[in-house]
Amino acid sequence: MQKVKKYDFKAVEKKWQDIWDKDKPFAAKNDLSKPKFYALVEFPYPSGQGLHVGHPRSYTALDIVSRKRRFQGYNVLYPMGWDAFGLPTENFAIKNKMKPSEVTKNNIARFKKQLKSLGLSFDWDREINTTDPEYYRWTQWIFLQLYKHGLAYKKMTDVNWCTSCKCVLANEEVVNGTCERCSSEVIHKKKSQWMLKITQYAQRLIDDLDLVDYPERVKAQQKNWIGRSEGAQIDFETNQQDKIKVFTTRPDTIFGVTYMVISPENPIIEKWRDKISNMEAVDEYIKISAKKSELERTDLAKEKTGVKIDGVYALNPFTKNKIPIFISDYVLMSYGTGAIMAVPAHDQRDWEFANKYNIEIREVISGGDVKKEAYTDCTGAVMINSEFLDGMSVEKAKEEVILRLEREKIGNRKVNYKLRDWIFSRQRYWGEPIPIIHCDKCGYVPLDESDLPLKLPDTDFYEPSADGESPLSSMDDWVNVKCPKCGKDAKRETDTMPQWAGSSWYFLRYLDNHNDKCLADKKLIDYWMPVDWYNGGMEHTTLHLLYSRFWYKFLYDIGVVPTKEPYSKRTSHGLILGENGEKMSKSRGNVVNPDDIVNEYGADTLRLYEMFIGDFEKAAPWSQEGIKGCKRFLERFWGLQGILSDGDGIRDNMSVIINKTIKKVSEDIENLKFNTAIAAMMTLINEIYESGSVTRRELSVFTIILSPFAPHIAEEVWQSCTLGDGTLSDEVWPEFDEEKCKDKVTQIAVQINGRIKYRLDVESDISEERLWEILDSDPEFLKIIDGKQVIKKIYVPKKLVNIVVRQ
RNA sequence: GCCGCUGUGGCGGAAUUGGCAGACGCAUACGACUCAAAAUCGUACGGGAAACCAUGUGGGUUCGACUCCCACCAGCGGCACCA
Repeated sequence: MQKVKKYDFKAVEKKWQDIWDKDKPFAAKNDLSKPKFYALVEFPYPSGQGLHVGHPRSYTALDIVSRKRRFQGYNVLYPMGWDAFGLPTENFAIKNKMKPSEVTKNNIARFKKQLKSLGLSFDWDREINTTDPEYYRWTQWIFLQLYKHGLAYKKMTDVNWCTSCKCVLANEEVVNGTCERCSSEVIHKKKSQWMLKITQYAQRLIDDLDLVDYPERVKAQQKNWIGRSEGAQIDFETNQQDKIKVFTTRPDTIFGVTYMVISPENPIIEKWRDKISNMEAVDEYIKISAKKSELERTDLAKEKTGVKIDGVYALNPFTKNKIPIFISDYVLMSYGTGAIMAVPAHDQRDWEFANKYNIEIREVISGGDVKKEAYTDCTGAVMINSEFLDGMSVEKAKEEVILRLEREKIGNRKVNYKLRDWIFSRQRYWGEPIPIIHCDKCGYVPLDESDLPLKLPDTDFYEPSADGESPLSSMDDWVNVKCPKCGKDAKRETDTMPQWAGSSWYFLRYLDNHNDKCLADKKLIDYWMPVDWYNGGMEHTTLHLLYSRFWYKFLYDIGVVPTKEPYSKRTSHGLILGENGEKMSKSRGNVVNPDDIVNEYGADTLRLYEMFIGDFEKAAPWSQEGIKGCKRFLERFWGLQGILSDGDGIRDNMSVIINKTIKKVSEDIENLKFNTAIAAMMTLINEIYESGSVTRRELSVFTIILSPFAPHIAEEVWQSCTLGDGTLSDEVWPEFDEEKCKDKVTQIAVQINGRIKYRLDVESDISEERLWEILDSDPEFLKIIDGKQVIKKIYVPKKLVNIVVRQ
């Protein structure tokens, strides 16, 4: 037994972090002949709070995968950077009277120091920063390409306006009628905004989910958000010699239409102004709904309101019956056509509205009781009161109506999506300037690509203005320019891009982060893309993940990238909660600072604990006690140096457990089951101590498979015991032998009618015949079945026997 | 309302294809070491004296169900007047 010096984790971790900094063993090589592996984690927003214990859960997981891949001979790219534009930094800067650029610089320095203290194997030479002009030059370049391809356009539109941030929000940023960032009230405002046509990619964003390996819940959530529905668009003529277009998923119910509803924002009302005899009441209603907040308008519990429009009516396209028209805010201008055909007999909302306003309820599908409630679930039911549809099933009737509509040119088959175009401008300072010039004569003129980057002007006055204009608009020197086309006086666009712009393509810049000719060299893109494994949070499913898939598809269409999808595999980590099981937050006072843990227990213990804490994909509460178990395990691993024997090779009695552990750890890492991989290594160490010693070869295998989880201690043990000829990173991942994973003796459970009576040790490779022979001469077995009639005998190899008896 | 997920000891969590429920760790108790404590090591640890009972509840399929089916209950996440 040798005496072992104390495990001084601080010295060990400092030593190896310095070596890694100097020698850069984790640098990805642009050697295109080697098999590549691109591991990606969502780059952090460098906030003022510093790193959260949630960050290392994701980073450590892919660090483990990356380190394992390097042992397996892959050229691994595992990069890190900063998603640094955005409101929190700007707000912090305002509060503390600093410049956002300064705040960003400080925060990045702090984050970087914290990340380095965790021993993550990032290739720091490829670090990127979305606020660096050399980076956002290419964000602007992509915007210009979108503009040139008609996918970026400016439009007067109804926008979500955060009253506190004094800024426009995308639909994705509005949560329950409030601002995702600050939870303040969101109101509607008409504003001219830059928009990106993500809707043009709606179908491809759904279809191509088939090409990628994402968790089902992520795919489902994206599909849900895009919200595809199939139906028909139908024209209803009015007595004003015009038409109301409606979208419906139930064209089969067209004979049941007894009224129509148009949204208060629908511009057709203006056209009818002179013909509407109760225009005052209508105007009043429009005024009231415009004042309502998003929250009030979408409150499902409230009773539906509306006003009948007198003097204008529509005609059923088939029966030519007159149909009254209402205006009501339960119809949204932003979905479909802003008008609906109402079928109270077969739609619950219409049913409620019809009852309130005494409108006829005409049943066209038999099977329900439309006096009591709307009959909506009509699968297989039969049409009635519907002329040429009578007697058909609902499914058949849908098809038939669409064919008829198309033949008579009064409608057509139509697919609608809930997804809206992406509102892309923000009235704030700390973002990428939009590289467009407004010229009275030439309209919107894009900046020449050679003039990029369009730098964000340095200023001390960047607070949002009360009138809702971007702070940039007051900077005359910057705003006033000559039109690149005609040379006359013109103005720059003063809105900036949203926080999500820089992150929509960042994974491409890592491939070639200093390139000043293009966003990245084509050869490198072709080699490294797609990302092999991308881990991130569920909260980005309908934001960053969707946006970046959209941009990437566009870049595919213009020949910049070689594949349809950016990420071949996506996984999602669960949140780390506070000790009380609630989400960690300052206000709840349950925040754990990773620095404190690194200080008290070391980075290796923190890494190990974060991986051991529970199912990687599920939320797990932090436990200050639980972390001790991981520390103890590492201490025991360190202690193995004290029982290192002179023998070499793997001892016979250790062969099975070692092969099993290699297998378990290898497979579990691939399946995100880090917790059970660690449990297997704990079992191994228990068995080693039980055996009294460890051989050099056994320790070297153990050290290699532990090293992705706890790299510092592994390097140190490797070096101080000289476990191999070279350094740990020269080693290859150990193979396991499937044959050697099998125990020589197996315990067979003996069951009677499915209940265990006793257990029997036999050789693992025993034949079924031999087993029954043993049992038939086993007094214990005979005693149990004595006097009972054996009906059936079941044998499950290496597991159990079950005897079915009648009493 | 729609979509997705979860429910196992005091706690975090294990359990290949339907085949020995509770691996591994934490906490706890007792013991060893120590003048003592901490650390460390050892033993026990779902309930029950036992037969047995136990994986949210109630049914079902099966020789056998944490696992499959049906109906509930509870909780979490997303969407939501989407026509």
